[in-house]
Amino acid sequence: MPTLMDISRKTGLSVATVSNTLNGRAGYSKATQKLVRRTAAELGYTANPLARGLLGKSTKTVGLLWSLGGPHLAEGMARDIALRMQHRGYVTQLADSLSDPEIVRRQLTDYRRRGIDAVVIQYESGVMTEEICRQLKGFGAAVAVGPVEPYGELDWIHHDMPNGFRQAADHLAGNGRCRPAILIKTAGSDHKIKAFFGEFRHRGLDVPDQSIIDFPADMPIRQFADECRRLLEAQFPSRFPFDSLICMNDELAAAAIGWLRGKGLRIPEDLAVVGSNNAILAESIWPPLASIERNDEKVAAAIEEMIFSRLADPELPARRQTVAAEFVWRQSAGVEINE
Amino acid sequence: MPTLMDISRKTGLSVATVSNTLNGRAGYSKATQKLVRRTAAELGYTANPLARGLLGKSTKTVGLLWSLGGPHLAEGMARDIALRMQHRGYVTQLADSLSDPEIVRRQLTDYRRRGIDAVVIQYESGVMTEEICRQLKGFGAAVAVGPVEPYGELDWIHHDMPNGFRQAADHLAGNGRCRPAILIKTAGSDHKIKAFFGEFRHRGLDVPDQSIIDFPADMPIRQFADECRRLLEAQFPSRFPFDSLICMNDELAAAAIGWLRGKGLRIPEDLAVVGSNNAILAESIWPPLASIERNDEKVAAAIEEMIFSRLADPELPARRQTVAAEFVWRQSAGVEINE
DNA sequence: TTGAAAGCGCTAACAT
DNA sequence: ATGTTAGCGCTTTCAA
Repeated sequence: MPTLMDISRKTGLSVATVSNTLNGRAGYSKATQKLVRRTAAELGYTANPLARGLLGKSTKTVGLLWSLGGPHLAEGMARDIALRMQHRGYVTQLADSLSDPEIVRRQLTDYRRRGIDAVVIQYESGVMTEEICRQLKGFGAAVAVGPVEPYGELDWIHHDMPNGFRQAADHLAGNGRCRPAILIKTAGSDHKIKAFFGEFRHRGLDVPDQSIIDFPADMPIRQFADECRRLLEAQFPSRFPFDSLICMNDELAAAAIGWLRGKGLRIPEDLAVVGSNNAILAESIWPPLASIERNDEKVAAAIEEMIFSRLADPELPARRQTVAAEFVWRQSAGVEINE
Repeated sequence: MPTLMDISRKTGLSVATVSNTLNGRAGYSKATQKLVRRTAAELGYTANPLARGLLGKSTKTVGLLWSLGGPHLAEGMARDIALRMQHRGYVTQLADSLSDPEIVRRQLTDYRRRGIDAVVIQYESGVMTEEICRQLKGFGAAVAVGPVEPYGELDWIHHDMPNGFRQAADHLAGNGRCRPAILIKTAGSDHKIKAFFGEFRHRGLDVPDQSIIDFPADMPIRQFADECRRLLEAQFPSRFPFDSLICMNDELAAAAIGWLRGKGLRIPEDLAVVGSNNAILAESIWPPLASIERNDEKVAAAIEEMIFSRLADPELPARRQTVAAEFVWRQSAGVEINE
């Protein structure tokens, strides 16, 4: 790997001169500038991020702290962001927060030591403690992606998943459904649950709290189907007492549909079902599965924009941007309603 | 962030002593060792990876060079590896190779400068040039994950996707199918294609090269369905001249099934269809979609094992490990065959 | 058993 | 317009 020293030797100039001109500092002759640039190019020189980091300068690195272990694999997200960063000459570090504040704290500390320029953290409700938010301010840029406003003045992408649940409820209620249920990992999902049931309650419908079917956390997604069947079988051996069901992801919804049809229920006549995350295959299952579109590409675009505008100007005030999830109608949700 | 200097000041010992004891170098008194360790713990000291990297020591970082942009979103893979690394105190850097040797070369150069300890590179056939393999040897550990043996002595995980295609062909032929087609992005897929058609040809069946339906590269996965319909409509306006079809992923297979059924074909009676990657929802579409299971968890486990054994002992000979993909029968592939 | 000093590649304050 | 020097946090001779 060529270093400044190599360029210095080859040009006869001092390392300082080389560094300075390469960083565009004023006060050097046109001739020197040319010479240095040319030599650098010839040698294929690029600054060593480790050395720069040690001096507290940019390492061209962003950290992605994601709840990858959650119900949704969020792979498209990581890929999308990594690609955008790559285009800008940045490298992306991936870590899974496992939705645990203590792990997040440690990861952030590690990121600090690694001289990371920016961090994007995705969270469900309950993980963003005040301390974590304080830590986040220590970075050149930090964007929080989640359902609830973080403490302090932080750039925030309000990923409004509850909006999708609200729209779904609106559709179902408009469809005449009055006994809704939700199949979800409850921890961290309160906003979604409230949004979903709230819409029914607004209309004067009584939604008992037993309408939440709690799905275990930390379950590998491959086992969702089995666990789903087990759960339903245990709780509703004879009769499924709801007329509509929303699930925390499409895989779970598909498994539920399979079990419920086996029990003789007709989808959507007897029971309307809605998934979440709008998997590509959702439209291919039978009946085609209504879902919640996360709009992850919009989130990724917003993340990129926020990070680089902040890095360019640290004085910017804290910003917020909303990306709302949307209900996507398909047959499993009952007849379509056009207003 | 606490530094060695801080410990040095607090204990009255020199930085060298602190560094040495912390690294377990012999020749220091039990008392000093205790003192240093305790103080380090109190202060919450951890070595600065940037400083260590500058000296050519471990930065506790591994780079993941993945063809994430490919047809398959690499669901789970990146996450699985990142998690394993995290458990070992390593950080994972993610980059997308876009299947382009030049991009790979540049990424690897950047990785070198960043003092990355290990790199895992996933490739299709055609990307692993000799130069890239040479570059890979410059790392503390490097594992290549792909269908063809890399040049030189490299740790290699032979991800045998063709095996799945072979098994699928075996099933289809045993099912009496004699006009197979493959719907795939041809670039880099030659091994899969050869494996699939080879199995039919072995049995004396004539498979013309027009049996390859070439799917465009660089298509966002969300547009697969539309593009698939467009492609089929253009090439087979009146009659689909095959009795079996395998697709490069399940999403494409589902889209194809949709279009073909619309044309009046019965699946699997008139046409057997097999997908690839075994998406969770594959079993929920109609008819349930046969697929190829990649066995990505096995790949991830093998990667972890190879990396850390090599880091522990650089003298190890080059190793190879095979993870074979497997055909997963479901109704879309025609009647099940039990041997 | 411990410490002083040099150096990894780079930047910045301060000469010249 | 250019160079000298100190120093970021750490490891590693080499001396004491």
